[in-house]
Amino acid sequence: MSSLTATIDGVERELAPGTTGADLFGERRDVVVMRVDGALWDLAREVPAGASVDAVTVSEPDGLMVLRHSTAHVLAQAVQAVNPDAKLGVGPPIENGFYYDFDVETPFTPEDLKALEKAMQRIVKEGQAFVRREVTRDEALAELAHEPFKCELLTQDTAGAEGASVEIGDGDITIYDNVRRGGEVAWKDLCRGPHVPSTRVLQNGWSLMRSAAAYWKGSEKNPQLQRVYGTAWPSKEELTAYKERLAEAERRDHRKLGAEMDLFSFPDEIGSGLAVFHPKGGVIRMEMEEYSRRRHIEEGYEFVYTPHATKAQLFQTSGHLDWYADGMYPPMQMDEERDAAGNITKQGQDYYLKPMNCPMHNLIFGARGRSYRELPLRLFEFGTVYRNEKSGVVHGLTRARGFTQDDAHIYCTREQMKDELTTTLEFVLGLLKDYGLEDFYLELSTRNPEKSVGSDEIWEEATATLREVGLASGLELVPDPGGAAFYGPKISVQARDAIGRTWQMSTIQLDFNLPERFELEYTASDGSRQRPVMIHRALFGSIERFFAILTEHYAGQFPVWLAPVQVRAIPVAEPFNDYLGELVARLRAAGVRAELDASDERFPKKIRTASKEKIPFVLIAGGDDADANAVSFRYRDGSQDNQVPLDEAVARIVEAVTTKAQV
RNA sequence: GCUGGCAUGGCGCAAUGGGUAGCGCACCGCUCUUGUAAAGCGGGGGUUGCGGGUUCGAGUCCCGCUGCCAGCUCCA
Repeated sequence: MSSLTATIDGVERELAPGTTGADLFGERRDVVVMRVDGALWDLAREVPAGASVDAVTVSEPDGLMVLRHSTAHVLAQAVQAVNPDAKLGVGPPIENGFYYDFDVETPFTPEDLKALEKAMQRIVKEGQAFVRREVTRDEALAELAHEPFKCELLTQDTAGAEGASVEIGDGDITIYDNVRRGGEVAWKDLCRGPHVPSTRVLQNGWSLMRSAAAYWKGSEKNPQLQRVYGTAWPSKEELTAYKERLAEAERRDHRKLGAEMDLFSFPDEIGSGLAVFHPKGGVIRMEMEEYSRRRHIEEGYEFVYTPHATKAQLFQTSGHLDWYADGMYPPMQMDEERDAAGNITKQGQDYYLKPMNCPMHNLIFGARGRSYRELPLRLFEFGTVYRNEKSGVVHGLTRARGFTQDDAHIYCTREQMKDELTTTLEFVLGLLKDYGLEDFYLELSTRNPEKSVGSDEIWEEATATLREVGLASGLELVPDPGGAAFYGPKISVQARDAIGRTWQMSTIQLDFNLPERFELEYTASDGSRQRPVMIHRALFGSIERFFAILTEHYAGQFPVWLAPVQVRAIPVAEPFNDYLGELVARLRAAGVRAELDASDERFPKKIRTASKEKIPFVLIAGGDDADANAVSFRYRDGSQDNQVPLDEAVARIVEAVTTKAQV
C-alpha cells in the first residue's frame, strides 16, 4: 500500500492512506477541528495528500466558533425533540455564544428554556457524533422538504443574508447527522460545518440565555422567527467567568447608577427618552461641559447659539426632510387662520424641532460675505437636538430622543482640509484621554450608494483624504462600508471602556454637499468666489451618551474633578464638628465641593453612607487628629491615610482636582 | 415600529386558586453619640402607571393607552 505525505503542525510526515484528523489529534482532547490548507475541517475527514494540516483547539477563536455552532445544533435538536413542528431557521455562532431561529406556533417562555436545557444536557451526555455527508442540491431539497426555510436557503442566492453562510458554504452542500453511539441517527441539519467530533465536547460550559423574536434574514419586511440565544465556552469555569462579566456590566449600568446616585431620571410625565438631570448629575455634566468649552477655546473655536425649532424650509434645503423625516418629531403647524366655515383664510407654516445643528450653523456662515482670511472658521455649540427615535430603541441616556451634541462645523478651503482633519483628530483623542478613556481604534465609514447624494469624484476625494488622515494617526483603521451619512464619509473614534466594551465616540464627517445646497461661498485671494468644504464633528457625540459611558466606565466612582461631592468630612463624634467645619470651609474657599456630615447619625453609619455615595475623599477627625492638627483620609477602596497635616490635606485634594486624578 | 415580558409608597421587594395592601431602606420625631459599611424606640407616607370592562367583590381576570426591560430592525 502506498502512503501519502502531508504537513502536520508544520512538520512533513508520511501518512497511511485514509488517515483522519482524529487519528492525528485524537489524543488531544482540546482539539476540536483541523485546519486543512486554511479551511476548517471535521476531524473525522481523511487528510488529503500534500495538504498542510494544523490542529485547531477549542481555546482559539476558530475552535470556539465551532464549539458554539455545534452547541446551536444541540439546541435545535432539543427544540425539535420537544416540539417536532418547529421549523428551523439559521443558527450561527456569535460573540460569546450562538443563537438558533425557529418558526414555532407559540414563543418560548423561560420555563421552555429550562426544559430545553435539560433536553440539551441529555444530548450532550449521549455523546452523539457529528457526521458529515455530502449531498446534491436535489437530494438536500428532498430530504429537507419539511423545512421551508432550509429549502429557501438551498434555492435562493443567499449572498449577504444573515447567518446563511453557516448553512451553505461556497463549496458542496452538506448535511450533518447527529449519530448516537449505537449508530442511530438522532437528528440532522443542513450545515456547512465543521463541528466538534462529539456532543460530549460541549461538557457543561454552555447555557441558554434568553429568547426573542428576530426577522428572517434580518429584514423588517420578513416574518419574525423565535430566536433562542445561548452562550458556550470551553469549560464551566469560563462560563462562570462570562456570567460574572455580565453581572459586572449590570452593576455598572448607568440607568441603575443614575437612580441610585441621584444623577438623573426620565419622568414619565415628560415622555420617553427625555431626561432631567438632578443636582448631582448636573454637577458632573457642568464639569464635563466646562472643560470641553475651555479646550475648544484653546483650539480656536468660536461659540454660537441657535434655536431648537425652525421652519420646515431649512431642513428642506439641507435635505434632511427628504431623508430623515421619519426620524424627526412631527411638525408643529403655526399661524394658520380659518373662517367660521373652517376655510383657511391664512396659510400656516410648519415648524420642526431641530434634529441637527448644521443647517443653522450654515446660516451663520452665510449671514455675511466671508473672506478666505477667516478660514478655517470653526463654529461650536452645545446644541440640543430632538429625534423621534423608534419606541423600541430608546435606551437610557445612550439613545435618547432629546440630547445635546458638542457640535461644531468647520468651514475651510480644500487645501486646508487635510491639516484641519489631522488637528481635529488629535484634538479628539487628547480630549477623550482627559476624560479617562485611553484605548481607541478608528472606523472609516464609506458611501452607501442607495443613501447618498453628490458625485463619485467628490466622494472619492473625501474618502481618500479621511483614510490618509486616519492611517497617519497610527491607530487601527477598520473599514465600515456603506456606513456613511448621506452627505459624506466619516471617521469615528471607537473607545474601549474599563471592562472592555467598545463604544462609538467621536465622529468627524467630511461634507462637500451641504455647502452646495446652502450655496456657501467665500472670497478667495484672487477675488473669485469659492465654495468652502465643511467638516462636521462631535467629540462626545452627545453629552448625555458620554455621561452614560463615563458612568459605566468608572462604575460610578468618578475621578475627583467630576465627582458630585468631592470631600465628605466625618467627625468621629460631635465635639469635632467645628474642627472639621473649619477644614471644609477652607476646602470650599479653594473651590472644592466639600461638605461636613454634622447629622445625628453615629460614626459608622456616616462612613457607610459616604461609601455608598462613592465619594472620593472621606476626611475623618477625632481626638488623635485634632491633637496633631491633622486629618485622616479614607478612600473608596477602604484604604486609609492617617493624620495628614491640614495644609497638606488641602493641597493634596486641590491637586487631585486640578490634575484630573482618579483616587 | 415588530415579538415577548413587566408596571405595588422615593428605592428594593411581599400580598394562598380575585375577598377590602405588608416589609426593609430612605424620610420625620425623640433618646443615644469619641475611631472606620446599618444604635434604639416611635411616626408619617401607597387605593396598587392611566382609562374602560367582567364580578357581590380586582393589586390579582379581560381590553385599550402610557412607560419600562430584552431581542430584532433602525441610529443623519
